Amino acid sequence: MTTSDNIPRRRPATIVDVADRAGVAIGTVSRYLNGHPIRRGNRDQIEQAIEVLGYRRNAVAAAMKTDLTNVVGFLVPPPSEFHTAVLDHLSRTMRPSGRALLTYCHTVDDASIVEALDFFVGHRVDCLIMSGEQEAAEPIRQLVAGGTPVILYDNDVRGVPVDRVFVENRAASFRVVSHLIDIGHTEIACVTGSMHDSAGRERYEGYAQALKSRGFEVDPAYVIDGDWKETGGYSAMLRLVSMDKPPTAVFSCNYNMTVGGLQLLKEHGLKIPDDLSLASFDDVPLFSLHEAGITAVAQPVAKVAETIASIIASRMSATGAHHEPHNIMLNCDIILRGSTRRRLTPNSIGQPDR
Amino acid sequence: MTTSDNIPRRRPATIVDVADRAGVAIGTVSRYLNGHPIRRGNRDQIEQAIEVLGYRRNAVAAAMKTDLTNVVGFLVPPPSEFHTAVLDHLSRTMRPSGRALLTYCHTVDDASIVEALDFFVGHRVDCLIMSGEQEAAEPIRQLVAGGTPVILYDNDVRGVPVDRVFVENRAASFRVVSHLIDIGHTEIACVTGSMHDSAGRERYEGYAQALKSRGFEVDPAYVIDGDWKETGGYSAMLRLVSMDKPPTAVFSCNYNMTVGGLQLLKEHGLKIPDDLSLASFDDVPLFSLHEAGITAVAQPVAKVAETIASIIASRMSATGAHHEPHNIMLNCDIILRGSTRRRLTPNSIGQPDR
DNA sequence: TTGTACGCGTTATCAT
DNA sequence: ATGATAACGCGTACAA
Repeated sequence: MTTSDNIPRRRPATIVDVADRAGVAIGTVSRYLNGHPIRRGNRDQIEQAIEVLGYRRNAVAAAMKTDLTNVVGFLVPPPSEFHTAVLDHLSRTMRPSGRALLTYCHTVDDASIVEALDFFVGHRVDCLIMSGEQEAAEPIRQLVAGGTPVILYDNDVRGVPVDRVFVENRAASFRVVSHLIDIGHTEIACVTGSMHDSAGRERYEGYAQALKSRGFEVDPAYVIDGDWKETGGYSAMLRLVSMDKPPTAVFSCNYNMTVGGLQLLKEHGLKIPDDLSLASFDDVPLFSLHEAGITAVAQPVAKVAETIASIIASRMSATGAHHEPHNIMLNCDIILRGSTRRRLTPNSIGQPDR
Repeated sequence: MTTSDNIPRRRPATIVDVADRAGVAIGTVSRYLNGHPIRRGNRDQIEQAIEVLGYRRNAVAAAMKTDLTNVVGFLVPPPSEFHTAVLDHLSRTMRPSGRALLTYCHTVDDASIVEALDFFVGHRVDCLIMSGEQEAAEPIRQLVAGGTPVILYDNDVRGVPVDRVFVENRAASFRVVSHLIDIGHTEIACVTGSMHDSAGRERYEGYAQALKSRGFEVDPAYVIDGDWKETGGYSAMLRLVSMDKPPTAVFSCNYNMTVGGLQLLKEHGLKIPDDLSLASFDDVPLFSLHEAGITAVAQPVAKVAETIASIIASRMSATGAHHEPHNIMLNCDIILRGSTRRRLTPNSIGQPDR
């Protein structure tokens, strides 16, 4: 029975081993590792020792001293095209900075969010990126008070002193619904996200404002909550097409609900844009390949990620740490495709288009 | 100038603070935190102290003692539907275990992979999940030798003693191409992923075997490397439709390339399945909503994630640590949709379908 | 059951 | 520029 018995991982070389082998003090090695000037001869010895020993700096131990982990927390809500895309861009964008994302998924319940926040606090992440949830306001406040910068994107939380990176939900929705009006639609429905979320409210408000600004009323029957989900979009669309007077156009407030809506339309043999015009928040490559092409609001995902990354860089620097909160609003593109078409005159419905 | 001047983060309460306030020794608090039996009165004191002080166990310091970070490394290749989906499922699946994913993105060059591996070693991840790259064989070997379990998915690396979770690339490709043959196609092209990757080779081999098993030769002109990328799929499809004798069916080896191919077909006004049958590796919701529906091989993403998670759980347990490598191969579903249709007889090409 | 004291690997503060 | 040494917060033998 040797000494290495049931030692799960071979003990990696430490800075002490390197110092011993190089014949210098550990302080010297530490300084070398952190880029301080080192006498030529010592430097060579150290580099050689590191090479031979296969030494790698222990980031955990370093973090304990410096209170810097180089780990950024990323709290992910239930799956969605947008959040996944942001995660993807973020981890790429942050790579050069030597930081990485610690990804944690929460479910909808707020107990799960508190648990996630505790996890991040415990792991001493340098800062935290999350899509807001109003219920999390108090835990977030505590996090910030404890010195952890928080960056909110996608969805806002009122009354917390944090950085914010959002897109112009209201204005973009206004523009795309205005487009529907421009091409003759007046019976325009809205499949909304949760009104509980700022993004859900704002996209609805853009829709409502577009109608009102053109002198139309919002018909409550045309506003259906799809709860951001594919199933919600599906049943919302079912209700819409089953109405005595179905809308001639639909604005769907996110990708998932649009997919659900398209699903129902397909099952019912309804054609876009012949039977219905459709516009969606969120754009994906396949929307351009859809038979007609789906008109969509493209969120600037890459720009969101870059902005977040640069805020992090700023907060991690000595000068930017106490800067007042950033409050950034990014523009969206409206991509017009074939799914939105000039409304047929009422008495031409059901007849060929030309 | 107060003492709190330029102290970036308020010092969080430590186990010592808790012990002091509760009037017990730190050992007692530590034992309480780790679920050992504690005398009733002390327990109450401790819980109260924790509550008042807002104490959170410092996972960094704990990791230093236990050599357990509860952080799992996840090395992500350039963007792809599949990898993103795995990441998504993984982080969800792992949540109950109290572990989270540290996500790091590499670019294609292998220097970037070494750098990533160093990063994970430095951060002392409990284990590492990655899609293999043959170039990374030696660094991976060192990682494993150092005691860090590695789990490969999607793409294999020969000659490394690690756990493997793959899908039946060859068999699934064989089945879907056999389907194309069954419905009368003989001029079947393959837009392949990189032959440098095991997944790329295996999918191609499934294609080739299907042809051979039915007595057909593989026509090299019909095999085009799309390098996994959308642009690759686009130009591959361009070459195919430009041929004197274009194929009547195409098997596209991943999602990105299928999107590129569809893009080109749309631009050229070519219709599926009238002008071409198409089958794709990787399935996404929108494939079912495509005009015709895209026949696809659905990888069991959730199953992959669950399997990986359970292997991790096993490796982290005392008994499973020295278990011999897992080698798991998961089944795919072939989803038949409208994009694959019985081949028209040669002399009916270009004429109306009925 | 509880208290004490040491060590994990690194950085930072001293002198030198 | 370098060497010695004290922390950082926690877990855990060991003694009580």
